[in-house]
Amino acid sequence: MARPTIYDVAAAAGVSKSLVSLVLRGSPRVSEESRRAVEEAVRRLDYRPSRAASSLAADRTDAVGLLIDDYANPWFIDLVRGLHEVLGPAGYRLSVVDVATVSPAEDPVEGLLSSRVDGIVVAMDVPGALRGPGAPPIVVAGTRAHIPDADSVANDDWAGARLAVEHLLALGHFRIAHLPAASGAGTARADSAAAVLAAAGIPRIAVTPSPTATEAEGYWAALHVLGAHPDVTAIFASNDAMAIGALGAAREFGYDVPGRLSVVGYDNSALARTHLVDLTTIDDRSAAVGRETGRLLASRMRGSDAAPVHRTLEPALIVRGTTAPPK
Amino acid sequence: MARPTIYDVAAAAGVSKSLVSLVLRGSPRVSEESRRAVEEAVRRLDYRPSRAASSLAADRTDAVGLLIDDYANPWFIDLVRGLHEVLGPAGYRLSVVDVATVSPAEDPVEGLLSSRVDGIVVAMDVPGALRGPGAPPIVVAGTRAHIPDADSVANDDWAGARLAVEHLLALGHFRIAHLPAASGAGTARADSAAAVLAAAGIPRIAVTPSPTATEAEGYWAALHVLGAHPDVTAIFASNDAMAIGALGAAREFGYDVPGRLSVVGYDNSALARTHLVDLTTIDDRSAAVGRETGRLLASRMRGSDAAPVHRTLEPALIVRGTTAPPK
DNA sequence: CTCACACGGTGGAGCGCTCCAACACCTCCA
DNA sequence: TGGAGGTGTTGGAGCGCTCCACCGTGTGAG
Repeated sequence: MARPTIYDVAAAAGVSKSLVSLVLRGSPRVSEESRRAVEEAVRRLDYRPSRAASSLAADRTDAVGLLIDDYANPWFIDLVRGLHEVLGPAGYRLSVVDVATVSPAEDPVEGLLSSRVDGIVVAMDVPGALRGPGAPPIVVAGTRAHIPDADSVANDDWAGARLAVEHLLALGHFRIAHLPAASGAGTARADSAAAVLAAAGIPRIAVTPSPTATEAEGYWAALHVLGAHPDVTAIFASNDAMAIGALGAAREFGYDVPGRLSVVGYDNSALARTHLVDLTTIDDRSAAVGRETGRLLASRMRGSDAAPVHRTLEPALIVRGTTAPPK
Repeated sequence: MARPTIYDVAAAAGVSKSLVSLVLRGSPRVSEESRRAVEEAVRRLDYRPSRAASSLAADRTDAVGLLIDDYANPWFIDLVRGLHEVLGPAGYRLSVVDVATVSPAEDPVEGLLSSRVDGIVVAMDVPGALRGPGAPPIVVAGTRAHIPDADSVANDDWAGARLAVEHLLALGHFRIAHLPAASGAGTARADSAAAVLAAAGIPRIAVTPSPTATEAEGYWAALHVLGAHPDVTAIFASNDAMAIGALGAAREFGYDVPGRLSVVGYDNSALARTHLVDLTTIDDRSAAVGRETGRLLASRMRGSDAAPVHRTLEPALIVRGTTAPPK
């Protein structure tokens, strides 16, 4: 049997297709009787409205696209939760696009634009131009992927890195290495860490920024640092994944953590929270960033054309088991 | 300026809208000259075809929906890669739906059906009925769901659990506990482990199955087991997350791993592969499951109506640093 | 008693595409 | 020299909805 349309439902309920449409969209100006008849028909026919038809007709998709770089990078999970918390009740669906999972030929941004989402959240260094006629409002979440005229919400990486380094300094460390990442956020964290270290009169240890900021890269970077600088007693990694790599390297060296080596991460990811890892880290407020991003985007989608807003949330130090005073 | 339509492109290129459509869909029966003119106009106008309009007209979305339970559960990542590897070149987009991120009121399955995806991959315990007129072909990936008449692809959990337990037995362990999970796959693994243990004449240690199979639950279960049975020398956890919880518990007890306690996981997740965790585990062939699922689904979408296929892939033991002979 | 106005409901136009039948035009061979 | 067949292109119908203008009642005020 063919898939039922709104006309089939109308016929089955003995009303017009327009009335069915009103019921489906929850209009208040429908009699209780008609509503029941339509709902009953919908159920009986197993009818599901066609999203394509409705968004074509309404010129609206009720969907928000979220652009992330890789599902494997779990920092986006709390972001998603925060976004959903705000956007869900506002009537929007969330459509996550993982750039790593899009055909390399196909531009992910192009895809979002083609699907006519009502708004876009960018949570990565964006490649193509998000411009063009009829492009929806955009809010940048997290990294400083700078899009002209777009709102942005992020934790203050500069302050976060300062918290991390000051924690280490307060514990009494004076040989401290930073494991930098080559992203926008990574650069801010590295610059801030360098500034705080320099202000404390602590000699700089140069480490090549890791392009992908993964566990493997953190491992190699830490191996290198620990090999070249046996006097290092503390490492501040650009994110939790790299910190876990550093923990692996410490293990390789037979270094006790936190006895011989202290390690601080950044993100307060689910991994950092496990009993095994129990990582001292900086909470980048992902969920709060998501909520604020959702609020800003919702207001833009409602038509606000105020000047671009750039909001910054205060990160927090989370002390766990990987930091202690040096011997 | 208004968003350009196919008519604007046609006018700008001096051809008909039909020709533009042919060019957009890469038809071979278009002259080089026309193609160039259309592509030039597309570029100049910054035109992007409307997905809604095209799928409405074509009665086809070129999209496949993937239903997972939670982004935070990273076992699906390799699955996605495998699926994408096969489905991408076949011309399908992948649309991941995380049930945890859908408004509780809204049925995620309903959403997929409304969006008229051409195929569905189910990688979770499915709630609603995926039936109804015009429902697309469905393939179940993993052992979590059983949908009548749907194809399925999964690793052989029974064989995998056997591999894990036999590895422990071969090392000489005879006090072995299993940390079960309450999912479909979890039950299979638990039953198999119990059977192998029983055949080896090893007394059973009863542990309550964990409902969500997370790190936290693995931690608590292991804490309980280790407390109640001080003679246990090996733990086989239902998945890597729980194994990492168990590792955390071992640390709490001051047990050296693998000296005092051996731990085996299941999934060979990215976490297990880190230098810090370095977990002995069972590779559940997620990427291969994804590829095979993609192949089956593609053939169904091409119209195959052969009898339901149930494919099983052989898991593999990956020995790393968390297992050793008992003292 | 009449008029205005809610209230609940309706048909038609149109959203931006795809697909199909049809159509010029050209080439080639009988 | 005429028709068959191929190549490139075209307009029209229609996909399943939403939105808008409009319409018929019933009700209360003047």
